[in-house]
Amino acid sequence: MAGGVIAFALEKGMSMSGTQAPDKGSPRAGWKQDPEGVRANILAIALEEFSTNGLSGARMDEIAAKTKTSKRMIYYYFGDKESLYLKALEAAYRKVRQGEEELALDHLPPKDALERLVEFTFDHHRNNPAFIRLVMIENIHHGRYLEQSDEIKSLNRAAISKIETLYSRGVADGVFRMGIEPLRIHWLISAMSFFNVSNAMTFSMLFGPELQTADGQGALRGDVREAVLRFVAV
Amino acid sequence: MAGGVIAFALEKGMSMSGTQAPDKGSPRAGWKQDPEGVRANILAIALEEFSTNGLSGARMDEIAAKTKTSKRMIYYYFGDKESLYLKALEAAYRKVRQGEEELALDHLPPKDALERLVEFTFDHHRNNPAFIRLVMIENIHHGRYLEQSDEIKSLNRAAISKIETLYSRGVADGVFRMGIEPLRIHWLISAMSFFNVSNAMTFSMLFGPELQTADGQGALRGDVREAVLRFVAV
Amino acid sequence: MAGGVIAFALEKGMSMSGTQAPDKGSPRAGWKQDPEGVRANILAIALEEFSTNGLSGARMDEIAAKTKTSKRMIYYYFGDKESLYLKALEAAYRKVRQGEEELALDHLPPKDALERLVEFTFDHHRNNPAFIRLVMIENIHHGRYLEQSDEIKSLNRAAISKIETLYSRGVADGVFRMGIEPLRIHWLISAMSFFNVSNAMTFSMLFGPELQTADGQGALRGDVREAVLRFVAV
Amino acid sequence: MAGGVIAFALEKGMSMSGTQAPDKGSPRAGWKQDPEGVRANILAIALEEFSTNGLSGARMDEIAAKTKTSKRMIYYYFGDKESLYLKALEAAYRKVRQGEEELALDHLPPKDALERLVEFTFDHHRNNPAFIRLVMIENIHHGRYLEQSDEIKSLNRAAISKIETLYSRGVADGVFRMGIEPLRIHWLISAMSFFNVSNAMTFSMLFGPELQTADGQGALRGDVREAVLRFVAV
DNA sequence: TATGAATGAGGCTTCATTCAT
DNA sequence: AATGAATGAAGCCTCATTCAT
Repeated sequence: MAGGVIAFALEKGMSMSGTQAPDKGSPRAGWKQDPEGVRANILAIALEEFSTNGLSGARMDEIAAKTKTSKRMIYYYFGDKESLYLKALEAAYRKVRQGEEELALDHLPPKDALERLVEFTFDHHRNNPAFIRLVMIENIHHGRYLEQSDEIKSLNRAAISKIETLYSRGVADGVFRMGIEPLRIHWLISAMSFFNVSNAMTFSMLFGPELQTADGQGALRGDVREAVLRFVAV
Repeated sequence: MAGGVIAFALEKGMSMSGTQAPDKGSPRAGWKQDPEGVRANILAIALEEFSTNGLSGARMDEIAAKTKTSKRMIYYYFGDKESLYLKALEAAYRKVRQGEEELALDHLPPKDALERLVEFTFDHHRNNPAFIRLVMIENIHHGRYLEQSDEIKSLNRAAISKIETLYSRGVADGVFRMGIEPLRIHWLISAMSFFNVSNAMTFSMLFGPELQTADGQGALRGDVREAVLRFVAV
Repeated sequence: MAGGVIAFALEKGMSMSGTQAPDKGSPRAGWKQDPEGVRANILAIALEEFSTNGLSGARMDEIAAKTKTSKRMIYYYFGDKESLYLKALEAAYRKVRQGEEELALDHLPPKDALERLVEFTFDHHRNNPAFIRLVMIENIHHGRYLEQSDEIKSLNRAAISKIETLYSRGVADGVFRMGIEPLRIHWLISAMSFFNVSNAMTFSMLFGPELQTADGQGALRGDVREAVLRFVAV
Repeated sequence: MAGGVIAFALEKGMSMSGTQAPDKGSPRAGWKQDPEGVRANILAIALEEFSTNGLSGARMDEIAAKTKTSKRMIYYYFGDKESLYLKALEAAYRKVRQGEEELALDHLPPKDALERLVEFTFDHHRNNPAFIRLVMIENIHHGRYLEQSDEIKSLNRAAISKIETLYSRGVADGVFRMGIEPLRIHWLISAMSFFNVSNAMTFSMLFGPELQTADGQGALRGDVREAVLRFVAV
């Protein structure tokens, strides 16, 4: 699925309007369209719309209107609304996990590595609010669509092994206490990093916007790091 | 249908404040109308439906059908779908905060009190998934409805002062380190307790259901307590 | 129907909130309410609402809300919406014709009398836009309700005789040409005086607001007088 | 259903400008879809219904039923009831003004030209009662919709210049007195021609049907001509 | 591969009116 | 004479989806 990358390049509004006539030398010379590009464009818009409005809140008309193509094409490529949503969900996970893969921790001492992981996760969630929102939406729907995607499931199991390695090293070094399941460490980091984005609106409204300022976020980031490090400390 | 109010109140856990058992001896005995009961019934059903399906996902017809009254009466009492949602949201907050008020911490030593607060919050969230879901839904809607409710806002600001007192006592006693804003302690407890419920479905699907078992929840509950206590420790 | 006068006194917002306890000496002592006053109040509000919004555009709820009494009472007194509309229409005609009766022309020379009649009609229509609007509305409804009111019909036939007398005197004096039916003179005066009010909005929008200014109205008033006088001149 | 456009256009007097008879020889021969025809058909029916029942009185279901298409298509083409009403209003004005354009006056002597204009206007209004009714309805609505239509506004400003020219010629020839604004002449002619149609029902009911007979209308037509000519005479 | 037109089903809301006390 | 609660019918509009070319 080499097209996926292209899709996400498009996601943030990178226009393809500058793309010129297709490669005449290709076997498909003469075709004016670009199926993969159209798919990617639809997916990017759909992700944005579903993320903003939820599954039932999103409108096929609206998605189509923001697309470079027509409503009919969406059905042609994706079948129906729910399938489109599922594809958007998968795309979102794929993109996020892809970012995570870039994080190299093995060369760092365990505490530093954990620190780095926490901060990375915190920042990564913060920088991917659309993804966070889709996960919330998916939870609202009881994970019904995630359930159908084997692809996503396999993507995530890998995330745990990174912590597993890191934690083992820390225990071996005597800097981490024993007896904590790596999954629970992942849970802890995720909980705080996720909540920070998912509940930003209601939390701000109830308790003031101070934690959403640059300073506030800096403090929370430090808190999360501190909480996790203290949690695993001997 | 005398006693309808009570029935609904108990059935759905609605508060009975302000509603009295009908006086059988009064001249109004035998009344068929029961506005408060109808209102409460509608609200309870609406809360359930919005929580399950979201704002756009919920159906007025469905809500009406599950009600003891008609669709028309919902509009009579609540005006429109969004207002009903807002009232359901308010009811949910009211109910939850009301539960929190019952928690007395002042007679306990600071560490014990914090421990108790964490465990209570964890359990309380766990026991009120409908509320958690409504808050998620509200975040999906960018807090647009919460924003309109001064009632909810005032309810919550009070929640902070409880932590404020507790934390001050701990600092005075020398068992808590200085320099942490009480709001951030609240944030920490909330983040984990909320995430535990809100993301249960997706987390289970991605990493297995073990953390949702009784044992898993016990472990997480302990982790959250541990994380918070270590976080504030000197 | 002595109450009619009271009704119109109320029409322009004269509150009755100052009315104190009913006359204890009357045969109805002990009654708290004032049926005639309530009727009059309802009618005045209804007239305003129907005039502003039309028959189908007016809302019983709105009328009731602006009333000093409840919706139920409107039905109690007037039966249904259409009957209320009819009564409002009758009240409007009654009031307007009543104003016209005050105009005394017999002591003036024919030309002066006609001049006076024209100016009076022009001003009278201008000062009773609610009535004009009700007549428009009634025409939209093909006069279906007017048709049912014998009262109104009898009120109006009288209006013609005034012109008849005036015109005869003018012809006898040799200042008016012969052969014009008085009804057509009435028609002429009515047409311009009515249109001036009825079509004020659309005319202003299409051709500018200048004819609705004080100066513009002064000019039109002069034009109408001029047109009518020239029309009957020998 | 080829030819549908023509059918509707003739059936309801809609203009055919811009719609072409389908080319039977073209590759698209045999098409089942005819957007312009559907639009025109809806508009013609809507005009009729709004004119008969008013904006709030008209029923979308009723309009749809009388249409060759479905209720859904009305929303597809016009968005909502108010927009449909606005388009119907615009169509009515367009049609009427179009008729007026056919009137050539420049080759006639001023008095003859004015006579002709008056009679034409009188007849034209008489022959377009649906238009008159829509204007009445629009006035009931305080011109709220007319206000939104720049198209209508521009259509009408042109109507004045015709009188301007005519009046100037008459003044130059010494047959019309000086100092009358053309707009006020237009007002005078409009007032009587409009009232004749708009208030026909109530006037007949109050003062008898004689002015609505052929003879009565002939007399009124003469009166209006006479009134206008005398009004501008030196 | 692509598209504008079309649609049935169902959504939310409002209306004038009546009921029970 | 008076009232708040209740209601069936009908109103306007939107949705995801498919048709015909």
